[in-house]
This record gives sequence, C-alpha cells and structure tokens, in this order.
Amino acid sequence: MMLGTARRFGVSHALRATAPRSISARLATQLPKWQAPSTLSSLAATRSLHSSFPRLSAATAEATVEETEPSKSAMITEFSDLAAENLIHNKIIKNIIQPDRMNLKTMTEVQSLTLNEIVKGDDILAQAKTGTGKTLAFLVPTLQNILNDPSVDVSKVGRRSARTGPSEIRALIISPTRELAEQIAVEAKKVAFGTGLIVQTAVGGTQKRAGLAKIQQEGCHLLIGTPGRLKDILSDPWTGVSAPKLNTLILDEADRLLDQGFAPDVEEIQSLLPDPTKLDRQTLMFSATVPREVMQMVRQTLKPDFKHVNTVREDEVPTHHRVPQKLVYTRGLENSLPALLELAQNWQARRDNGEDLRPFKAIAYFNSTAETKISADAFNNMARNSQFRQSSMGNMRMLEINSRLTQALRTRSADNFRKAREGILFSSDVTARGMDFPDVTHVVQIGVPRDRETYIHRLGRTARAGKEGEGWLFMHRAEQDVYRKRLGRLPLTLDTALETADADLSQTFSNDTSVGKIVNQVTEGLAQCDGATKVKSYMGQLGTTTGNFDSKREAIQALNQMFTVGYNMQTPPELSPRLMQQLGLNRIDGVSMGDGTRQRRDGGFSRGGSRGGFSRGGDRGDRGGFSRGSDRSGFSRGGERGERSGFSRGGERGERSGFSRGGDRGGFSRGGDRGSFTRGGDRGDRGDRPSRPRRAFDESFGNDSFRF
DNA sequence: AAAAAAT
Repeated sequence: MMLGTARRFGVSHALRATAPRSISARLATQLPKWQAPSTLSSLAATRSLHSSFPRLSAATAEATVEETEPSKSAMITEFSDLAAENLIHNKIIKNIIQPDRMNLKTMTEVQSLTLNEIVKGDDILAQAKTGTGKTLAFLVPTLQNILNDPSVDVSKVGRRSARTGPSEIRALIISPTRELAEQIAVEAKKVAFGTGLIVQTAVGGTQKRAGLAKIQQEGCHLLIGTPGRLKDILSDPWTGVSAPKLNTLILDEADRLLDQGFAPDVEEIQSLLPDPTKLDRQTLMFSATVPREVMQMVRQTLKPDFKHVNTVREDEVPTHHRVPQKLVYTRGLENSLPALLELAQNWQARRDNGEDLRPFKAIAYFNSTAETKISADAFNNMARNSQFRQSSMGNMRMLEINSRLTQALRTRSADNFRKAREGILFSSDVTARGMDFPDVTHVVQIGVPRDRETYIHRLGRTARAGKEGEGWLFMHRAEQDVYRKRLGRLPLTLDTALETADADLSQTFSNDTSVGKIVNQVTEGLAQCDGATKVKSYMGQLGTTTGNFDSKREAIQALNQMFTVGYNMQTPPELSPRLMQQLGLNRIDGVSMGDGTRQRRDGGFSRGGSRGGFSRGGDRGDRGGFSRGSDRSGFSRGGERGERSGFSRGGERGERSGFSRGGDRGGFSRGGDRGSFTRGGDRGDRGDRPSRPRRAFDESFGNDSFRF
C-alpha cells in the first residue's frame, strides 16, 4: 500500500525542477507559522499506537504535499525508491536498507519532507519529535550532496592515497555534546560506507593532536564536532584543517546551539568558514523544539527564504502521545531515591510475575552533576549488597554520566548503558538531547527541569523508533508554582502509587515492611557515600532549589532535611555571606552562615583551619548542631558567637524538617557523641536503625570546617 | 551555585 503510494508520488526530477514559490515568500515575510496539517499529526499519533514508527501514510502524504508543496511536488516514502529515482547513490541506499546493515525500509515524516529540499540546496529549519530519525534526515541528503560535487574526488575508494586532504571539508555538523557528535559520526559512517566519503570528528576531551593527525592523514569531507574543539582547530592555521570549500553547515539541536550559552561559539565558527556571499552555503537546523525566543536567531542565521518543515503542530506538544507521563510528589527531597528504587523494584516484580515487560532500563536525570554522582554512588553501594544482588534487581548496571567525569569515563558509561540489558543511568543533561540508547523503558526526572525544552528532550530518550516507554517526574510539593509555569500544559498525570515517595524518612523503618526495606537500603547506600560528596550535592542543589521552590525558605528547609535525614549528616554546610546574598537568602532562617573569612581552595569551597567540619556542634562543646525550641531566632554565623543553631527554629514547619527538636518525633540526639543521631524515638527503637555505619565524613573531615 | 563546552 505504501509502496504504491510512493510510486505514485515518487517523481524526484519533478521535485528538483520545481522551484519553491509562495511558501518561501510567505516564510520570508512573516513568522513562519507553517505547520503540517492536522490530519498529519493525529494520524501519526494513531498509527504509533500500533507501535509502528510514525510513517507517512498515503493520506498524510497527499495532504502534506498539498500543504507544503504548492508546486505539487511528490513525496517519497520508501528508501528503495530513492535509488530508483537516482536521487540517492546506490551504495547509500544499500547501506540503509540492507538487513545486515542499517535495515531500514520506510522513511519517516521528517526524512521524507526534508530530503528533496536539502538536495535542492535550500536552507531548512526542521522540527520533528524526538526519536523520529532527524539525524538520518540530514545525513543522507548531505552526504549525497557531497557526492554530487564534481570537485570531490572519491575515486580512490579503499586505497591508501585517496585524493582528499584536511581542507576538503564540504559539510560541518555542530552538536551541543561530545557524545552526540560521536553518535552522529557513527551513523554517518554507516551511511557513507563504501562511498569513499571521509567522516571525521572533532570534540573536546580527546587528544587534539591525535585527532588532527587522523584528519591530516585521511582527509575529511564531513566534519562533526562540538563548538569548543571546532573553534579551536578551525581557528588555528597550524592545524592545516580548514574548510575553504564548505557548502553545508548543520546545527543539530539547533535551538540549543543558538541559545545564550552556545551562540557566541557558533557565530565564531561561522566566521571561520568561507564568506557565504562568495561561496554559497546551505544551513540546516534540526530540533524537536524551537521555542519562540530563538526564532529570531534562526531567522538571522538562515537565508530569508528558508523552509520551516514542522511535523509538530503548533498547538501540540512535541512529546509522543503513547508515552505515559507521571507526576509524583515527594514529601522531601530525600524521598526521590527511595521512590526511584521502588519504581524499579515494582517493575521488576511485575516481570517476575510473568507480565510481558521489557527489562527495566532507565535514565534518571538530575539538575546538578553533584547530585548525579551521589545518587549513582548510593545505588552502586546498594548494588554491592548481597540481598540486592540476589533480588530481581541483581543484574542491573548502575552507571553515571556527567560533564565532570573524564571523557574516557563518560564514553565508557554511555557505551555500557547502550549495551546494558537492564540498569539505571544517573545522568545530568549531557545525555538529555539526541542520545539514542536502545530500549530505554523509563525516563525519571528528579526535580523540575530548568525549562520545558529540557523536559521534552529528556523524555525523548525513551519511546524511540516506535517503541514504548514511560516518563516520570519526581517533584517536591514546593516546586508546584514553577512546575505549573514550565510544564503546566504538558500531559502529566498525578501518580500516588509509590509509597516511599510520601514516607516520613525521619522515622525508623523496619525491614519487615516493603517500604522499610527500600528506605533502609537507600539509607545504607547513602551512608556509605563520603562526606565531601554529600556536601557537594547539597551545594549543587542550592542554586536550582532556591530557584525552583515556591519560597527560598522552603528550599533551604528541604535541603537541610535532605542533608540530615537523607544523608545522615549533622549540620548543613555553612554558606558565606556573599553566597547567601547571591542566592537571596540573607534573611532566610535556617541557613548556616559562615563569617566570610574563608580562603578559597579547590572547587570553590574552603577549609577554614579550626572551624569544625560542617560545624558540628558536639565537638565544639556548645549546644549541638541544632537549635531546638522556638527560643532561637535567626541563624548562626559560624562559630564566633559560640552558638550553632543553624536552622529551624520551631516554626510551623519545624516538625516536618526532621530536626527542630520538639522531642516528640525523635529527631535528633545532640550531645557529644557527634554523629549518631537517632530518629524514631517514638517507635521506641532509638538508635537501632538497621544500618547506620559510622559516617564517612567523620573520618575524612575531622574537625575541619567547610564554608561556602 | 545551578547543563554544556577548549586547555
């Protein structure tokens, strides 16, 4: 059926011959609000329910053609037809469709809708949902265009002295992350296999000299890289790598590359390329999201008559309809990891019960690198436990990835997760965009993400290529306002099934209950993490929580509670007056403020010689790390006042926070024993929590103080 | 102090 349709429409030369008319004119003058007709998206959605990759059907093709191509151009939907029309090189087609190679048959919407335009040489902004083949959409026609260039010599295929050099770059692809650049390159090499086209990468974190040597030796037609390294090698005349013949510039994840952080680099790279008024240059932009704010940048960067190919209706969300998105309120920040473990265990238990579910393979996203680390550490600690190993969780890989790891470790984690059958990847936003890990069943976002686009792209790591997947967002109640503002219109539904999400973790739990088992495992895993990691995690979350929470006061209380109850630490790190001011915390209760005499040392925090580590009260001989009762107001200023209160003076919220001693809930034993704090006094088993090994920070930090 | 990205 599809094939017949494709043939009916598949007239490539007609496509090439027809000039784009009204649509480009329209786009040039007004905000490009062109979009695929409604039938398209609804139909795609329906089809995807049947777990097929949303392809172009006959009906949609027709509708789309009319809408997008007033010139009645045709639409091709089968890769094999591209060969018949002699539009795309036979070798490329073979690489795509052969079962022992990429094994693809039918093109996706973006691929169909952009191919002819790209071959024609038009500038394009293409928007399509995550996991619908955007990479291939720009690779195939771009590689073809290079082959079409008579000045490109690929005649010496397979021989050592191919007549290409480091200045033969015809197309450049910029990616916002190193792993994505590498992934695109892998795909590009598959497509280009046997054509003689040379694909190279240039990303940071790798040996520059080795990379350069490779390009110098083998030459390069298509270069793929990240902004910093591309800038570096293209601006340095000594490298010999240059692009005087460049015809095509591709911005993958274009909205990201055009935003604040990247735009200057991208502009600088453009300035290193041949003057577009002298050598015609095609620019292609691809992304699942293009927020309004960047449209101006898009328009500035593309030619005035660029095409906006949008397969996502403007009133539609660029997520997949088939992906259930669940929202979970957590009682405190410390509940996230137990809830994550519970989610994984529940899933595995259902599998054990014979339900037809794929193995649990999840990405857990955090808003700070330090939090990814402590979470990965904690889960790795748990996974070492024999009870855990023998459970249905036993075969899970626990992996970590973020930009603070060495590139070697990053690459290893990504590779391992790709290969993993089941496991959890604890990730920062390095992997949020474009990464294609096969068979991810769950995306769990912990904390409201920094913006809507981030949410959408993270979610897009699951349910790719027609597969199923679930999205989860764990969020503190006090993030509601920012949630509504950023994600309010997305289709999340409240889920209250995870028991540990709402458990009061200041209690003691018995291993006889399922909740207790989970909580105690996490507690123990965290207890084995070192103190510095905990402090960094606290500090790392300061920025996002104070920004995300309904009030700064709530943010601090939640963080302090996470630190004491979740991490089993005594007193939260002191903050310098300067930092407090920057965070707007000056008049917030519950903050430990240092006296500002810190000396900077590695990583932005300083160790003040004599000041107690984390200013624990006990060893200083004063009243213990916590203020109790409502007598104390204000906060401590380091030690010079001799008092340590730190936080939570009574107050209506006090009792929730796990410290703030009323005595009724157990809370906190201060006193000289520094450390042991016993929660759950009301249950009568104080101090007997199953797993409370001596905290690592006692050893590693001694009496030193950390102020920030 | 909060992703990422050159050394």
